[in-house]
Amino acid sequence: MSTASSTQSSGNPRTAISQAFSKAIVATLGEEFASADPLIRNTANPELGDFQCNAAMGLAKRVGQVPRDLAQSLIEAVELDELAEPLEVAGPGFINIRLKSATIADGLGSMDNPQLGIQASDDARPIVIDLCGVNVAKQMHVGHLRSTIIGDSLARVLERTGRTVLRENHLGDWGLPIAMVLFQLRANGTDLDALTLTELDAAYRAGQASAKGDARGLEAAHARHSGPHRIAELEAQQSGADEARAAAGETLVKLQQGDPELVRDWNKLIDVTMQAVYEALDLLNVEMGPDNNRGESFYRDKLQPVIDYFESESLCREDDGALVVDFKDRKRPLLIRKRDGGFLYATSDLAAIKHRTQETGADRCIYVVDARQRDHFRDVFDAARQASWGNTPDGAEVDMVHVPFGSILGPDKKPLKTRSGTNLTLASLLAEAIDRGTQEVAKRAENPSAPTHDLDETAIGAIGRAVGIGAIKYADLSNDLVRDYVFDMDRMIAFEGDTGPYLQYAHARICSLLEKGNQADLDSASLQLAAPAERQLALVLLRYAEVVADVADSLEPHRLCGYLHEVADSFSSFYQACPVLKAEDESLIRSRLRLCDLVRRVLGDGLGLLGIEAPSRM
RNA sequence: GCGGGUAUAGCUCAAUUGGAUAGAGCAUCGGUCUACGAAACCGAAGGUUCCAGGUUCGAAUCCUGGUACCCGCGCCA
Repeated sequence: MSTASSTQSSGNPRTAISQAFSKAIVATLGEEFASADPLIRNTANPELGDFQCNAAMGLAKRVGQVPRDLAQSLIEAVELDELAEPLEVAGPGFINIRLKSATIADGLGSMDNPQLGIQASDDARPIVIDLCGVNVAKQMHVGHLRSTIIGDSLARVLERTGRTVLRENHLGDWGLPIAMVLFQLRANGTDLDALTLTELDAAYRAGQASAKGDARGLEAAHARHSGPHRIAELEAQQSGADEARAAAGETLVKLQQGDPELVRDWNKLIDVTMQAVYEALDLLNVEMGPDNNRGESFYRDKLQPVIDYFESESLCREDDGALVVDFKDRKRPLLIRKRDGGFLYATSDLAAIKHRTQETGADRCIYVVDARQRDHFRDVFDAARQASWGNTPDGAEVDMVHVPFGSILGPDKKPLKTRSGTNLTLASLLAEAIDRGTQEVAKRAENPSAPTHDLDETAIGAIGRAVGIGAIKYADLSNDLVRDYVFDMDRMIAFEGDTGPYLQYAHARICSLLEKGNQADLDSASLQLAAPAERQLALVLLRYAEVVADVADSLEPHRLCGYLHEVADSFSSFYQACPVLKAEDESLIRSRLRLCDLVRRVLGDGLGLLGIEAPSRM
């Protein structure tokens, strides 16, 4: 695809400006500057212009000219007369660019299509996103919340840019922990057909507590200055561990051998767990189901081949009975097989990377996992590259990226707990959010003039759910992911400020405005952008495709949040300053309705990329 | 001890990746509705960008050295 066509269909004049300045730079300074970045930026202050070229300062330095003089030369060489007003040099050598209104209107027209100007990628390779990561026999907790909604949003953004995305729920459904629960439940004679997730979760904890003691580990932890958390954890696990572990080990062996009774019971545990997971995913409006499950059990036959390969290629060595992979730039190696011959989660992650890059041919593997696992992923990625899995079979370099996110904290700035001190389940958190959202929507529906007044309880409930869940999601996605944040439902659900509900509200207002306007064939209306507020709004809209592409690249959803807030903000200002249905004449009414329609679609589409619903009334 | 992360307005956070006067939202103060949805808008006030050096036309951003808090550190996942 040519750049010219991309300019046309994204609507953003920035690419055209960029090309014009590249040409001007070559014309002024010579062919050797053909690759120089013209540094075209959006201008922060509208009084200065719409775009600016920042290239003159840096280039002047290189060629020994006065920056302002070079800027002036560029202005004389650049061909932008058709798109922009006469250019001006400012400050140390900035070039300010103000577009003609017709240019902006043309741009809006170009993005007025179902894709809203977003280019479809022609890369047919899939992208794998590892998200959610629930464990069989455990309740979902708030840690899963972040992985799931961040991963889902990134998947939606990448899909929006035309890529095929494989969402992979790397279930913890295999290995010693599961064997422990199985053993525990069978020893207790629990009726697995009547098993609830709460009981299962309790059995899991009991199993862990009784079997995880590790005297050597504790010794090592002290010797290696491990953190207090780790030491306390290990100390609590001392007694009776060996017998419990031996029993679980036997269970695991039988399960691995395919003992029919055990396999049947194992499947029951998975069913009980996943039923709750699917309910949560459904409430969260996350696009995942059984098809996305590819857990540790899937890789159980692929672990030994990984070890064999590392050994045959001399990529690992034995150390104190264990098998480790070394790295050039750091001391600590990665353990891929235990002294007792058992595998670790690094082994399973390596098998998964091999599968994802070599079998499915993904050229991007994204892991949406807690920031505390940074070191682990650095190790695993480096080991995978040493194993030559850093390229797809057809030769493309694989981008392996860990998207680390911070913790959700309680009001005491410590990991979120319930009032009684137990871990907060995701289910209870979602229930609270939906409850609060519904309350807020219902409260406003009591007003006889509210557009929601005539809705029944079911409809109010659906909107309330969208608002409550949207509030949580927006709060989670709107900050830099690596930061911890304090969970504060009052602030998230607030209908004022930089929140999900604020964006949903802006969207809903436009929906009713368009409904009242009741105009057909709006895409034939000619756009008039005389008022400063509507001009400003239009400029913001033109950036949509650029922002989506940026998020697809940076994997930082908060940039999309910030942008959508800017859209809603610009719309509100426009709406205050410019009458739409009461504009002077019919053509202006239609022009403004068309502008509103574009805002509605950008907001709706953008919220959709965040996994947030946009009701037409609220 | 080693490694990583974070530090910006009273509070919660941005800052187009080195660009112009560091921006939003809460909270505070002052204005806008017999309503194109006030869940909104307009305005005011609020800053030694943790500290000290350095790099350059230009630094919240890059480099060096510190401080504070959080996290991680082989046979758990």
